[in-house]
Amino acid sequence: MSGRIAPRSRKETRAAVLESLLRSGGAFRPLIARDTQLTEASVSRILAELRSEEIVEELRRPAPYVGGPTALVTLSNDIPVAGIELSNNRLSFGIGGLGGTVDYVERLPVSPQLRQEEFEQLFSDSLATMRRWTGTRGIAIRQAAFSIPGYSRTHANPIFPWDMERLSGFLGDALEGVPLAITNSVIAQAAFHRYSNVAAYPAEGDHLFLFVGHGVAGVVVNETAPIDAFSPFELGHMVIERGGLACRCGHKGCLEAYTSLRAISTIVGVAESEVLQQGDRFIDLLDLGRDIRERLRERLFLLGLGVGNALNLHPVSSVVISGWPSLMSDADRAAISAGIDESLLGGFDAERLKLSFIAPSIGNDPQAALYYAAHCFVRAGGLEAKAEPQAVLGENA
Amino acid sequence: MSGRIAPRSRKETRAAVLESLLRSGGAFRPLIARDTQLTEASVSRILAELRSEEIVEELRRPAPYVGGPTALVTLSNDIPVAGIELSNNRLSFGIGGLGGTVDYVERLPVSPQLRQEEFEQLFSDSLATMRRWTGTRGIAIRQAAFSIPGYSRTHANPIFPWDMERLSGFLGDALEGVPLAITNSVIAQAAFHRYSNVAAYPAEGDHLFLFVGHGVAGVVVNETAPIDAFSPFELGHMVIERGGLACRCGHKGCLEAYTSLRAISTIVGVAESEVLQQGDRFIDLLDLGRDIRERLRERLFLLGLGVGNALNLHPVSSVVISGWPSLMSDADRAAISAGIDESLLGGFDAERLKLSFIAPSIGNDPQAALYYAAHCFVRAGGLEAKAEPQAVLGENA
DNA sequence: GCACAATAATTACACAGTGTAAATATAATG
DNA sequence: CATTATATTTACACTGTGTAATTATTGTGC
Repeated sequence: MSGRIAPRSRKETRAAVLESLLRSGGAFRPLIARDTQLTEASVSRILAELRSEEIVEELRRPAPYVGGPTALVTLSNDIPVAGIELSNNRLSFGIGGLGGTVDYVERLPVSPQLRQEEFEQLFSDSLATMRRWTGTRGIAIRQAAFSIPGYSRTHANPIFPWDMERLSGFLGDALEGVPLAITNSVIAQAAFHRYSNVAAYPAEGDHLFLFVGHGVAGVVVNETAPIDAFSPFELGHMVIERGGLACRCGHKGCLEAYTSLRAISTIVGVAESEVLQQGDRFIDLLDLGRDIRERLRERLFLLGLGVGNALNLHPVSSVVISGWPSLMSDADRAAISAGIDESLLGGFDAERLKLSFIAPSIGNDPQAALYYAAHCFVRAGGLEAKAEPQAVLGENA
Repeated sequence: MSGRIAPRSRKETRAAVLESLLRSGGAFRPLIARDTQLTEASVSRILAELRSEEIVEELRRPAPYVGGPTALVTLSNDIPVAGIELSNNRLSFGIGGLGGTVDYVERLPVSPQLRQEEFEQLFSDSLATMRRWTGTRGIAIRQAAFSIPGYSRTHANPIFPWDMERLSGFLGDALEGVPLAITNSVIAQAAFHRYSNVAAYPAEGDHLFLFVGHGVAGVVVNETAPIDAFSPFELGHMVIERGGLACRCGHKGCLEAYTSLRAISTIVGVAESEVLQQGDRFIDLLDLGRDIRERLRERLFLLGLGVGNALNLHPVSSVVISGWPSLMSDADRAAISAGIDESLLGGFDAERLKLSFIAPSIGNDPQAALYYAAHCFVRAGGLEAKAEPQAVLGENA
């Protein structure tokens, strides 16, 4: 937490406390108070409230030192949230608790060109299966989140030619009152990596998070802003070479045409679908010849060129890259810095720009969406997403 | 105002009311209440307070309709603020009131390669002159603002190789306690154009503001964020042509190398300094041959290419361009759209992207900085920028 | 095993800032 | 000049916070 100022509504204060707990995964009160910039008195009040609503739990722990705190506060794991992810090769459903447990998963293969009607059919079927599962257990989902590559609240996405109004309408009907958040996959990814295990994340402060996979997506992780305000962007469709390789978007010379998993798979001679099946470590399995390695480095250089340009437009001092480049050796990755050096104003300087890599989490979908759902629940202060004034009117109109 | 939520500190509430007044240039109470999302009761209280402090004034006006409002609320014009602008060809000082009046101006020619020591000398001299002026009139500046091209709080600027710590230190000393805000020129420009005359501005909602002059700078105007949180960026140093024209930054193929005033001046055969002297309408004065026109269009196309890429990274649906391209004919400007069409994901579509032009305001410096100073005064709720807790300590340490 | 030390956690109370609603003011209209 | 319609102020209640006093908890040393 940070960037907030004292007077807040109860909902916001609850959200601040819950958010702190979600990020830390459990903490003692003095820590919560510091993190949320509240007094212990306020924390005490809020926690009493949250405990009575069974949103948080307190585990008795021996004090770690004389007079130390005695109860470890954690989020209840009995609040079920649902995460749904659509990627270019599958649709996955999951149910879990706020603590990060995953209790139910279903995954369906889909084609990258999935039509909206097909999707709706698939979704309805899976949802029915999921309902059966929750039904027998008497579980009521408190918050759902759906992540889509390239999703944007404000912009239509030419790469994902679905009717977004129809989509929200459909989902709203399908989920029957369960609060739903739709977000861009790269936001969910970034939030999951950044906050689900704070200690393991290589960056702090505002930075760029990039995911290089089927596409090349980026997001500005603004530490003081709420996650749903992060700005996602399509780095993959930055034109880095006028008149260059043809891209699926119709343009020529897009970064994606050079550095997407698909573009790479033609170089290494493995189909993209196979790469996805092999998961995280596919590059280790390959015996890359000198030639192939060289070509991959060229592509990494171009990625760097794009990243440098992105940094000219989003000036931050740290970049975290996830995706296939994270699987390459340091020597290979040096090509990225070289590319940045050619485009970033002032050149690449390890003193001023921290470049980190984290393993792409292929195969653990829909963990990110699940995390995002937990985040949304928590952001609303754990209060049922009461219909906004307008929405109330809307229901009758 | 917008994007805020109900409970606020007094300072914030004052800021909201004052900001509303600064933007509207004066309003009746019911309007203020709507704009700030406060009740009339709260507005009444705040205004009573501000009136007693002589920050706002109420002009008796006949009610415009039965039972209509009777007093027009405006910001006092007796609150002196100072604006200082550094551009590539001059340093200008100004003093004015919150209402937009300019009471004092001094402008000094400087070279684009001004060294920091020279600057300090010039600044001290001008400040002394200004002090004499305020001294004889018994005027005490309440807020000062200084705008610099390429300034960034977080990043050193390789184009502007000054020591920023030394700069703030120097300015702090020089201004002796007058609260000072330093900002990027493009932010001051954008804020000035956007809010000093709301009705005349061609865009609403979040958008990109670009200034094409000595450099090519951009800023994301986020309507819900405070102005000082706008994100400025150096569009000019996006590499749009690998191995292209050499740029002053040391790279090749930067947008600036093709579209800056300097790049253009070599095409039209007029020195940049002359262009600046001729002011806003320099292009009208030239008899552009077919050839020159064609070359300018090529440059506008490249500008469009860069803008499209910028939009891929900052997805907004409106762009406002100020600078020499604003002086070109519609037919010429079409080249910009053509460029955008080649890089923006999904192509250029007038339905989805609004492209507007506003006349560059050459020669009325330091109006923008002056406006920014007024904005800073207002943002602090018209309260003396009390030293923050840390700063207080700092003074004794 | 017990008093003590040291910090945690709760609670009573005061204060800031808001909205609601009642009271009062203002000016055009007939 | 009363009426009308809306603006403006004021009294009061309510929310949420911080301060400071109070109570709880547990390791340490005797």
